Amino acid sequence: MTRSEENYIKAIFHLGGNTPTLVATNAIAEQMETKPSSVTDMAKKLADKGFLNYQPYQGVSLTDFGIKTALSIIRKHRLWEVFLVRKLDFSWDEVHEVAEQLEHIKSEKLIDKLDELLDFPKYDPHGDPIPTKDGIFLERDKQLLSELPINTKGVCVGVKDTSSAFLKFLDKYNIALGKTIEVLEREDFDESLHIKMEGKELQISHQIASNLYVKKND
Amino acid sequence: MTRSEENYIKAIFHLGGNTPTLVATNAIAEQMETKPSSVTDMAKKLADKGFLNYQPYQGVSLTDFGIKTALSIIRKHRLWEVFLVRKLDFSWDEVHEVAEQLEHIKSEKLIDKLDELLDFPKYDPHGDPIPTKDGIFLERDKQLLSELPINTKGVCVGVKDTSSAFLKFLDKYNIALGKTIEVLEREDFDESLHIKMEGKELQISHQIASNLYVKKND
DNA sequence: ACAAATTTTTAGACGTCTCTAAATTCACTT
DNA sequence: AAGTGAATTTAGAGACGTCTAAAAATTTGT
Ligand SMILES: [Mn+2]
Ligand SMILES: [Mn+2]
Ligand SMILES: [Mn+2]
Ligand SMILES: [Mn+2]
Repeated sequence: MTRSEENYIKAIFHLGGNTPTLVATNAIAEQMETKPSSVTDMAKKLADKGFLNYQPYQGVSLTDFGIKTALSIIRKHRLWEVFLVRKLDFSWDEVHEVAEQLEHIKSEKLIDKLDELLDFPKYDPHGDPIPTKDGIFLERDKQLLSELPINTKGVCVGVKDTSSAFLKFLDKYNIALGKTIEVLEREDFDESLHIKMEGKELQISHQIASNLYVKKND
Repeated sequence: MTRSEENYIKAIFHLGGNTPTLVATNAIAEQMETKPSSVTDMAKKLADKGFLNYQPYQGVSLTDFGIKTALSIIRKHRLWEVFLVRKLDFSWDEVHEVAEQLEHIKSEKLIDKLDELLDFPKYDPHGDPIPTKDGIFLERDKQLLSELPINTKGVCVGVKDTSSAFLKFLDKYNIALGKTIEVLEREDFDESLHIKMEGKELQISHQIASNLYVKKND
C-alpha cells in the first residue's frame, strides 16, 4: 500500500461510510484536492487490488477489505491525535496535520503499544470514535447543538467542522468537549442561540451551533 | 525535501561524517542498496539544492547546510528510538526499522515536544549520541572492548554492529549498556576474551568484543 | 425525446526515482 | 606511456502519481 492509495481509501470511506452507496469520482477529487482524471486512474488500480468496486461512470464503493483497511488507517490517525494532545501537549487544532503523516507509519506493534500507552481511548480529541484493532467502530449517540430543544441540556461530545479556525474559536469562548450546555432561547430571525455554560450565559450563531455535537442529557 | 533525498543525505553523512572527505558514488550505492547510476542522478540534484558539493568522478561532500540537515534527521531517528524503547516497550533490536519511517515526519514542534517528554536524552538505545536542536553533536569517549587492556574495567556504552542478530545475542547473555565489564584474559590464538560481568565470568569471541564499545573506568 | 450541461474517462505528457546497458574516465600496473 | 580493470556517468526506459485537453457517457431541462 502506497501513501497515496491509503489516502484515497480514507477519502472514499469518509464520503461513503460503510454503506454500499457509490461514491462519485468528482466527490473524491474534491475531497482529495486532485483532478477527476487522477481519481479514475487510482480507482482502477484500487479495484484491481481488491479495495473497492469500480463501476465506470457510476462511482466506487469499498469492499469489506477496503473498509477494513480504511478503519485501520483512521484508527492510526485518531490514536496519534490522542497521543499528540495527551502526551505532547498539542492543542486540538494542531494535531490533524501531523496525524496525516503519522497515520502512514507501518508497524502493527507500534500502534498497539500506542493504544496501550494511551489506555485504549474510545474517542479522539475532536470526539470522533477510534476503531478498535478488530475494526469495531461505533458512532456515538449525538446531535447538533442547533437541533437541541429549548430548555434542555447536553454535553459537548464532538465537532463537525474540524478546521483550525473553528477549534480556536471554541477555545476562545472556553467551549470544550465534556462541558454541559443548556439552550435558553433560539432567535427565529438568525437561528442564533442563547446558551448557558458553567453558569455563564452567551449567545452563539447558527454557524457555531450547527457545527457542535452534543449528547442530550437523559 | 523528499524522503529519498533525506535518506541519501543521511547515508552520505554516515559515510563521510562532518569531514570534508569525498564520499564515493559506489559507497553510497552500497549503503543505500541502490545502483551507482541512481546515486549520480541524486548527487546532481542534491548539489543543485545546496546540500552537497559534487565533483564528477571524485565523489560528494556535504555542505554545512547538508550536515545540518543530516543532523536534524539523525536527531529525529534517535529520539524516536528512545521513545519506542522507553515509552512503548520496544526492545533495542526492534526500533531501527520503525525509526527509519518516523524520522521523515515533518513537524518541528513534534520533535521538540518528544525531546521534552523523554527528558532530553543524550544517547539513543544503542549508545549513539543524539544531536541537539541546534546541531551540536558530540561523539562519546569510547573504545572497543577488544582494545581494552587486560585487568581493566569498562562500562558498556554502545554497539558498533546494530544488527538485530547481534543485539539479540547480547540480550541472551545479559550484556546491556551501563553494565561494567572487566577483561580478565585474552587468548592469543583467537583473540577471544575472558570477561567478568556482574560477578559472573564468561568468554566471548573477538567478533563480539570488537563490536561492543566501552568507556574505560578512570 | 432531444439538446445542453455536467460528469467521467481517455490520451498524451511530465516529474520523481529507479533500473540496465553502454560509454567514459580514472587509477594502477607494467 | 600505454594498457587494463574498476569506478562512474550517460542514455534510454519503466513504474507511479499527477496534470491538461479532448472525447465519451450520463444527467438534466424543456
Ligand atoms: Mn484528524
Ligand atoms: Mn480527529
Ligand atoms: Mn537506528
Ligand atoms: Mn540507534
